[in-house]
Amino acid sequence: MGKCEQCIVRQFSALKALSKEELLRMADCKTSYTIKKGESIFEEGETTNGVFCVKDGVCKMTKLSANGKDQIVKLAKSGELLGQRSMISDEPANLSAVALEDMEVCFVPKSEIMQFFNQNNQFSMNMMKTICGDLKDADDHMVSMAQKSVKERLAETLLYLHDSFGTNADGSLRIQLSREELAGMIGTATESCIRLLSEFNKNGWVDLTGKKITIKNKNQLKKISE
Amino acid sequence: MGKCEQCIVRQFSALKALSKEELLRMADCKTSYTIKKGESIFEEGETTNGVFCVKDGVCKMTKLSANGKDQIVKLAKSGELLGQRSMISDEPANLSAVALEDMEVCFVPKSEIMQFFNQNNQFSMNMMKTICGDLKDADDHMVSMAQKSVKERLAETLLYLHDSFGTNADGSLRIQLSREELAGMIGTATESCIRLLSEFNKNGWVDLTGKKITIKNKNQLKKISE
DNA sequence: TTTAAAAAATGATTTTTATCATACAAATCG
DNA sequence: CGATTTGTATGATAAAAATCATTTTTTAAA
Repeated sequence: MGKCEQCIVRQFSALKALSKEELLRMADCKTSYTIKKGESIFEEGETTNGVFCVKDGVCKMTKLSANGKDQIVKLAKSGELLGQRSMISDEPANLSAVALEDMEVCFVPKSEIMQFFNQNNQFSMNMMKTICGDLKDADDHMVSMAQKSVKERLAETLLYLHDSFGTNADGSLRIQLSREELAGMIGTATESCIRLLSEFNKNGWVDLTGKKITIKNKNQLKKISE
Repeated sequence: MGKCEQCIVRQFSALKALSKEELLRMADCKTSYTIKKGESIFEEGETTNGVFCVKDGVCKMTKLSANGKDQIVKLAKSGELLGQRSMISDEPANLSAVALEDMEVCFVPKSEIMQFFNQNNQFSMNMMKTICGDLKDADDHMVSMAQKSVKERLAETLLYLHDSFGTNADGSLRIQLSREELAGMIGTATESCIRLLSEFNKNGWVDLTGKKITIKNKNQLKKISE
């Protein structure tokens, strides 16, 4: 069983404030899971009673809208914690977490986290800052949805995927999303997403090879996204 | 100078966890302001270095989008705290706060709030819960923007205004927003907003008398908003 | 009170986006 | 391996929404 001490999640999340003893205690009560691509870590409406540490892999956080489409609210990668919000609010999960690639996650029960809260001020502060960051992102994202065109949002999203998740050796976006998922991030119909990708391709701004998307003209995409 | 102890903000915000002594200390270092309708409490990009307690009145929290339109991200009413997020993140304000009616607000400096954080665990927890609530609202709002039509969003927004801010004696919505502001909440062009309001009016779902909007058929609006 | 300015309303038109239909490609399965 | 399913692509069309123009109403100011 891992010791948490060297875990990537410790370096990038609120957990960095934990002491050695606290880490050992956490290592003791955590549960490790392997999640296969396409499987869910938790579903909207579920009571999780703890947080999940993403050790490896990327997942989408989605919400089912009234019209039956899955909106991707955010992507979470290794180093992040999932389910903090609902744990703190004492509510069922507002979003589902579904693996976009094979993942390694650990579950830490709420009781444990709550102890850290009470003992370790820096830990609380760190978690608060993370959630505040999420709130800012959500507000900004909301304004994009409300004010930008689908084309602008596609350009913006491609740049985000590039900058946040990087590229493969051949320069293509590392994160592999289906067209439907990409449309779900942008908030549009799958066909519209495909059509605009084709247009970007024809303009030479991106290259489409199979499922792979390669950004060819970052500046142009920046200009488009405003 | 007010004592904070009886203040409405204390009943509805994280401040309810403060002890008598803490409240006295806060009363001592706070500054009270009267804000006229249309004036701003703070602007996007400004460093506020504290939080504002809304004693009376309602304000809009807006973000200027790239196309020059003000998107209203949320409305804040008496009892709420403003500027918590940027204070905790140690960042400039992400949103502007502009009074929709005459307001009474108090400013409490960051140093004071931070002391409460370190001393009073319940206070931290309360504030965290508030921010978590905001995050959930923002995520839900984002999904609405991405997946719902303008008509659905208008119906939803009218119901929200009704349920959250109530009505005047004559049944009209208490909150007075210009058509431009309403459009800014929904995320649409002012003309589209006006056109749909007219349509709702013709259908008998709302009544328009001057600036006043009265909801006539709540169920129908609920059905429209899905 | 009259006038000027701002806000609201409506029409005409264009642009954007969704939807439906179908074709094609690629992955999956027996 | 071929057959079937799933994902991607594209065309045609309809619906939704933005934009521009103009009129009417309301508000504020002189």
